[in-house]
Amino acid sequence: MGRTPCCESKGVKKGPWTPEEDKLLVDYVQANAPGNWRMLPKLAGLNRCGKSCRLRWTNYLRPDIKRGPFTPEEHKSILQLHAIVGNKWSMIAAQLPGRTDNEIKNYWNTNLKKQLRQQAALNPAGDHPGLALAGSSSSSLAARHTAQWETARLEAEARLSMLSTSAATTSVTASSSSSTAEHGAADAPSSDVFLRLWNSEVGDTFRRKSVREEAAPPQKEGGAPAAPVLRPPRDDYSSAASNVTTAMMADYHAFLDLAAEELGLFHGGFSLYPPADGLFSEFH
DNA sequence: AAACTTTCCAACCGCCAACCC
DNA sequence: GGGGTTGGCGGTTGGAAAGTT
Repeated sequence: MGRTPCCESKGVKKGPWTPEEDKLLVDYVQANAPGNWRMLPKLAGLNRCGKSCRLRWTNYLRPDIKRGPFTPEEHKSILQLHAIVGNKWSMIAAQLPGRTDNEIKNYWNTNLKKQLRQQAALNPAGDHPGLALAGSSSSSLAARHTAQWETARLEAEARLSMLSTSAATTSVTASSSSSTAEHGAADAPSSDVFLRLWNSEVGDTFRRKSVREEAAPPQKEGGAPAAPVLRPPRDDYSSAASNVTTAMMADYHAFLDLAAEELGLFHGGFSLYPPADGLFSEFH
């Protein structure tokens, strides 16, 4: 199917937003929910592409956006979540209220990715963590544990894919999936930790709640809050962040804690969490 | 102080999937 | 069910700011 441009390119302004443009956009969105972003620029009196307006609002002007440096807790969450879900920035952002996917992506690309590169340069052979532990910096520990999680995640994904294929032929029921995972765990190699975690009760709880959050039908008209609220998008993890329940966060943290425990077992006591002092002194 | 390099991040781009008619 | 439209997402870029020589 043919793809239409997001806006008429002729005469549409690009580049940095001026305070006047910001004010026009904020005023409009606060007075009316944006609704149709394509029509918004015209209605708001902006000479901008609708897409640009949406981006400006979601990444910068939204009132619930939290600015400033990332906290150690946020840093830790990003590392863990990236190891689990990869470059799903919106998904990661959904777990960090007030942070946008763009911000997290930038943070990853500027700080964390750089660390991984440096670590790779210092340690090209990818030796065992325990061997390099002595004398290594806490930041390299962080880089290494991220790399380990990433590797484990990819392997688990591959296994999950294979399992799902075989499951199709053996008609594994949902209720037996956890026992299947447990059985597999008994003789599984260490890299199956993600598979085990994902199929564990904690992982299942987290997974189901995540799906429920995503699948929740957008609140359309009726009962619109007084505060300016964007029409909930179809698949907006970032917006869903504000709706994440305490219970879900507890499950989520339980999931990560379990993951931390599991990983510790497999790497000779290698800590998932490097000492915060040394680690964050390099970032901020 | 000037020139150059690096870092940071706002903004853009193109793809894709959900939605709507 | 199919095609067009819209919004969301991840990758990338460009320029300002900060740092270094």
